[in-house]
Amino acid sequence: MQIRPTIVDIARELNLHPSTVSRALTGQGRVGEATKDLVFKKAVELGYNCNQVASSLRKGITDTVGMVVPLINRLFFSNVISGAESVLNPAGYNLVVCQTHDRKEDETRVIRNLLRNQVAGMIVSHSLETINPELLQNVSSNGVVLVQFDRAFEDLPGTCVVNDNFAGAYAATKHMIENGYKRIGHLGGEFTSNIYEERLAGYRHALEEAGMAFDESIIFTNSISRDKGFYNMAMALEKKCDALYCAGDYAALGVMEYARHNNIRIPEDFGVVGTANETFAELINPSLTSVEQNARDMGIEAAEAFLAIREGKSPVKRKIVVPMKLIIRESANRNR
Amino acid sequence: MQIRPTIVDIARELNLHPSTVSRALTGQGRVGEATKDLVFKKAVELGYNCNQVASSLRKGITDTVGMVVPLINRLFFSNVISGAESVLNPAGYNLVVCQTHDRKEDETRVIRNLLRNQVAGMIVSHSLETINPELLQNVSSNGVVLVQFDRAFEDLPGTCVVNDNFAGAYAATKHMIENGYKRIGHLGGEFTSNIYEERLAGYRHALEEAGMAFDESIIFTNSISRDKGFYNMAMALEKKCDALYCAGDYAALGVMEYARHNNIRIPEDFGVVGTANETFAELINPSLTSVEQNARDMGIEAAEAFLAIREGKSPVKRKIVVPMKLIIRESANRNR
DNA sequence: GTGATATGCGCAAACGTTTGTCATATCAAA
DNA sequence: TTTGATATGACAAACGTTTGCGCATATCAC
Repeated sequence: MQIRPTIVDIARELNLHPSTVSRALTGQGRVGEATKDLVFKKAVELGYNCNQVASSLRKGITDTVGMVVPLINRLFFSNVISGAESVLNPAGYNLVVCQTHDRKEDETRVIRNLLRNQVAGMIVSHSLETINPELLQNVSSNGVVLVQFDRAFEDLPGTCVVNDNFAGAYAATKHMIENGYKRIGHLGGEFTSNIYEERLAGYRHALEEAGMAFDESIIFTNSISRDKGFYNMAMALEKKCDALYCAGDYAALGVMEYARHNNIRIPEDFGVVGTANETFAELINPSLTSVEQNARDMGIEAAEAFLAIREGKSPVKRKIVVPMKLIIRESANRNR
Repeated sequence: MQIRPTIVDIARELNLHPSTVSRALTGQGRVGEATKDLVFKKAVELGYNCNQVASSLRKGITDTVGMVVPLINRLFFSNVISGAESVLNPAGYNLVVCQTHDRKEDETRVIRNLLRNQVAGMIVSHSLETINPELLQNVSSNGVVLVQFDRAFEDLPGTCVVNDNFAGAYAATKHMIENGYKRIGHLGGEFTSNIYEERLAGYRHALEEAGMAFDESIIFTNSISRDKGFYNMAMALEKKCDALYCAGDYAALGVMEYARHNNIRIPEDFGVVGTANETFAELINPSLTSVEQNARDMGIEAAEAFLAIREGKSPVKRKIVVPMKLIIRESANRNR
């Protein structure tokens, strides 16, 4: 187990004081050009690598950002993580990724752990179970930058990055109206989440704008899984629906499966639009029109918000709305 | 910006020495039960949270593991990350995730960064560009545990976790043989990677075992993308193939698209099997038979290997082979 | 040549924890 | 009463870096 060289070693070999070596390497403070060169040469010669832990302790802050998500391997979140990483890593920050498995208990544990590790900031999407994240109430007062995304509590301190769910759902519903569907139902999620509330509102707005009735009886909540989609497609047909806007692609997939099993043609007889633009949306047949979440952009926005706050270039409290984009494919397109 | 309490604060309030408080909180060393209680009470009262940075500096090692992958948001890798996290986080370790974008330059940068941060270990899958990861040659001698997975260099120190690519490809090819396909081609990857070499070998073994000719002219390397699959399907048909084993699902997807465009029935006229079992494999029509990589298991195995090495319970040098599983669906199944 | 300013670098303290050693107290055995 | 063992907790050094302070020396304007 060889020992790694420190600035003290460099200083000793050059008959300098460690502080001078530190100043030379970091570029903070006054050091002669000549000695700076000497230090750099010696650092390379010894294979010196700065000890970030010591540096962080002294500076009282690390170059680490905690990322808290329900599940790393859900496409949406892995896209957000990837986007955030691609901004933060080149900026000199490390991303510590933690998953909550949608459990409040885990969320509390990982957040406490991140605080112990003196992270410079946290980028958080809350677990489904979380109703009141009390731990986060005073992180800002400890100098930890908080950025929430997707599932966000707007009354917490810090910045939020959210999708324009209202506009996305509105565009999807409008697209179906324009394609001549007359009775459009909705498969939504649970209303404990701001996201699904907003999607319902966007859907409703599109209907009302077109002078179409908003009918509670064809709103199916808690219905974003594949099997719920399958089941509720049957229910929707009983209620004479000829289209469904789904708040998730897996629900839309269930809808399409039911249609295939019952020889209902999509999009001719029935229209369906999903949300999230999962990988499979373009691969299935017919391809699924879906509202893209721009997950990667959300990660990039969240990371940039963190950086801006850290550098004092941005107000701490802010709401960033990432647009959603309707990706038009076949599943609700019968205009031609 | 309120200041966080330290063990010194606790010590002062209780007229104890910081070292006693430390011992009480960590449970290392002898402390009276009575004072231990006092310390815990006071710690809660002040809202004390251990400063891991200081602790790490003193102990010379952190509780952080670096994870280096080409792309976080590729399903395979996000599954591995998720598996590793679910083992490491409960064990008290943090996972720092870095992506290399398949560039050697980025790989070098993130690894150096991890070393600066005194990580306890690294779990690495190399970038496509990496031929010789010299940086990793002596990490072990610095006490950093190295675990490689998937794309691994076996001559490096440390443990490797790899798929049984040979067996997976063998099973896939055998499945096609059993379904009566007579001239089975192969869409593979680049041979700079051990993975694709092994898959080709497994494919070849199945053929030869069945007394079928191995024909170089129907081996298409560097062909794991969707469009390469599409293109090489045309080539394979010219060479009178009636089936293809693809080293990636996206290539298989391209194959199926070409078939649909040219009214070739799958699996009746042509068989295809992919590798990776991407999400879409079961969702497309016909569904795609594919070799499952067990990515999550690989992450779990890698994390457990790290833990075992850290605790000295396992030899540093070891090779762990994770089985692959053939998921039989429709795309090469014409026995009934 | 004088005083003012700038430059280069050493000194020492500090960040918050851990840990080896040492002092004191307690208690049992001799 | 002495001796030795055991338990408790104090003390101080250490991890490697950063940074305010101050002291020389160099540079400059007048």
